[in-house]
Amino acid sequence: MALFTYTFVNKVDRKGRVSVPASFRNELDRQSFHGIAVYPSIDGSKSLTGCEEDVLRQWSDTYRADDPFDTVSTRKRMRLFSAVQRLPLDADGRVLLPSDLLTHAGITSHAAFVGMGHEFQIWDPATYDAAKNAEEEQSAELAPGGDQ
Amino acid sequence: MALFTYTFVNKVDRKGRVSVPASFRNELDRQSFHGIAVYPSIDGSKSLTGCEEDVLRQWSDTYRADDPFDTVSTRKRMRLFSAVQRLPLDADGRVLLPSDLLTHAGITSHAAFVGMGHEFQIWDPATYDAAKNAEEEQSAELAPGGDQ
DNA sequence: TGTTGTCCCATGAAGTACCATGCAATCCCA
DNA sequence: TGGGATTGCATGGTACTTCATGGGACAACA
Repeated sequence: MALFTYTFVNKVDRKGRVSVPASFRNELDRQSFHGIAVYPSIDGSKSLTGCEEDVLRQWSDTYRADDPFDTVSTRKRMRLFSAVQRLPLDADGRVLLPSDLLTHAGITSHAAFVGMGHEFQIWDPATYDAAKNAEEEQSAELAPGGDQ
Repeated sequence: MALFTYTFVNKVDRKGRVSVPASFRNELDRQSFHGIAVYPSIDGSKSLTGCEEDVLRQWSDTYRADDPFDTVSTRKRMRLFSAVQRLPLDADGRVLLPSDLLTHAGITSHAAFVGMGHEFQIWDPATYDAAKNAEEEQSAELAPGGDQ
């Protein structure tokens, strides 16, 4: 199973192409589909989430066991799968990010690939920094005397 | 499971390369990936923490079972994996420390590898000495009559 | 025929592999 | 037990490969 770590910022060129970080690509080549699956992050952030196709298959299998009358499960599946795009890698390890995804994440000139374990996220670098800072402040508030 | 002990100070060369102490490397050879995983220490100190890659994989496997709609799990994964860099060892047992990690720890010419049991830390030697002294003073306060 | 996406090649920079040196600890044999 | 030989390790440099990035050619499509 792929393991994505670290954060890489790559440039988006005039055509909308971005290099997927080499270390991410190395994690991908074990699978059959030569590319990544990308969709707007479900946590509501202005970011995209990417993963191997296999991860989606696994989730799909999990949901299959659910009661067909379970409306929550149905809505989750719609939310999760309806916007997933499979992006093939070109010979140089780049993907072409479709404009709707670029717009969703507010990505223009650069894209930050953020390792999240079995999946990764793609952010506009400035948006990412802001989100990270907000997150840290929140953590600090939760543990005001926090020595550990 | 690896056991890292003792403290070694090695030189960082012009390219940012450092020899991982031989005794640490011996602890690593049992695992599949020939390298180490390094990230800014979570305790907030100006240091890096290193461990075996297998530890990361275990964490990742644990999180993979979580519901993709679980935002707490997602935030934890970002916090944990986004800053972890996996560094392969070269044939001579060295790693190339990325510049952002060097900056975080204030490492310039030398790096102190500090054994911490199942993981280790990497410090700038001067910063480490200062932190250790401060720590000892604090310990003395905590245990005024302290023989242990 | 213009537009959009795919493929292929060129380039500079960064990362990696490989080889050489010198020091220090260890081993071995007399 | 002493001294030479050998090995392991940290360190330095160089050559080669990989990677990110840019641009142009070609095909598909409207």
